[in-house]
Amino acid sequence: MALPFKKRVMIVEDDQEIRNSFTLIVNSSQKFTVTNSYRNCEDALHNLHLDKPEIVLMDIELPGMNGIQGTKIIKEKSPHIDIVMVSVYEDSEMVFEALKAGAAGYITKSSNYMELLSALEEIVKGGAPMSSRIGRMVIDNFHVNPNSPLTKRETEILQLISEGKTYTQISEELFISKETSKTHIKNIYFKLEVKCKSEAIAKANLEKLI
Amino acid sequence: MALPFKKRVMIVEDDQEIRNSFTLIVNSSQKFTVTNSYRNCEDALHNLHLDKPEIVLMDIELPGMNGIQGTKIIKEKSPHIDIVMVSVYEDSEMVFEALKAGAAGYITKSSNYMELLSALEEIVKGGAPMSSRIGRMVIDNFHVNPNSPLTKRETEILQLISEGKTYTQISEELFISKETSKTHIKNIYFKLEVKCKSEAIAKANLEKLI
DNA sequence: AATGTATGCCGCAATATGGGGTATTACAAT
DNA sequence: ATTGTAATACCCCATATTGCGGCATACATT
Repeated sequence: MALPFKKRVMIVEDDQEIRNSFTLIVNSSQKFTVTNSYRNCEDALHNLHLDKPEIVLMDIELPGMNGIQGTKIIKEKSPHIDIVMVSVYEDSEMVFEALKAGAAGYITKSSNYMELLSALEEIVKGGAPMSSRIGRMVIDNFHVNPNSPLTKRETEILQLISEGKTYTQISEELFISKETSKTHIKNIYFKLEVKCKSEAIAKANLEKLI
Repeated sequence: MALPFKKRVMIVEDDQEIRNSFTLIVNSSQKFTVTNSYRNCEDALHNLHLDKPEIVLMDIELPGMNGIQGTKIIKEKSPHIDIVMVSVYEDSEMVFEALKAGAAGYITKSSNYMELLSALEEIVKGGAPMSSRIGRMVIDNFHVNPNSPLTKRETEILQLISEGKTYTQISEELFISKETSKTHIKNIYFKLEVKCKSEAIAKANLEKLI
């Protein structure tokens, strides 16, 4: 197929070997070209408007500003740029922080030739390249505990509590009396062994009850 | 490589043609075998303990109980079974409901031979097979608005409000006076044009401020 | 000099909260 | 027939929270 323009890729990575290797791999493709590579976020951000990348390959561990902070700033300035995080770590805290910051994908540094290029192609298709482990980590984050001790109605009410609703608002929303809301909430507190809203929400999130 | 046992796959799908076609594809692989296929959840659930599948391919639109309800019940009984949803629809409401119910992957009925088998292989690897669109949908769900009108401190406090914390609890957690919490919250309400906690949380979720 | 941010305080009236009870209805399971 | 669970509703009570108004200081950035 005819490709009028190659997609422009910027690389931010402090390890020179990896930087060169990634540059070679990306440039080897007919569909992508590396505009520039930088050893830190500060330099990359400074040249963002000159390089005009469509895609950024961003390391997380960097001297100075880290890749997560950098991602936030890039997405603030140029929301259309797709950022793929590159890290040695696959721990959930880091992954979720990166995704919240605006990353569209997350691959590991062990990625080979094929994996790197297919991640870029996946981005162009509008997808979200991730390793198997990270994909499952992200999906698991959605799963709700199928063995909740709460009844359907209690779960419904706990949901509304987590939305910051008061007894009155809950009763209006569910067409029940204020006293009934209170009864349900008392039962929720008893079952969850908590004694206030914030503890109930914390437990609900921890055990994925909602 | 030697494969002592093929992975057992159960299919739940009301369209006979698709059911047969999926069965043929799965059985064509050396790594998988279809234990049984059913036209509805009720029958599938009834035979779950006999078929003992490791993987279930579950249609969403089904006569009687739908695939999302069915997924909940299977995960309740057998949390170790991996369920891949199969649907013609890619709308976000449906996808997120399926994931909450416990699905480990989500593919579309238009999936061909290769896509179906690679989804199963992805599952076995511990991954989460998804179409490009759905992968991005899921990732987008994590993204936080980089152009929030709130300051860092205000965002921090809004986060605590969403956790159900009171003024007092917030002030204790942030080592500030109760009055300062109140001032911050007043400013948050002004910026978000709301007048109570629940409205603030709703707006925060809507505009992904936290 | 002006702006934005984070901090703090006062007062006030209305509402919410969490604790303790008790009770009725309905429906499913045994 | 009985037991249990779920959902509904009411009472009392003391305390805490909420949202509103206004005001003020300190600090850093622009």
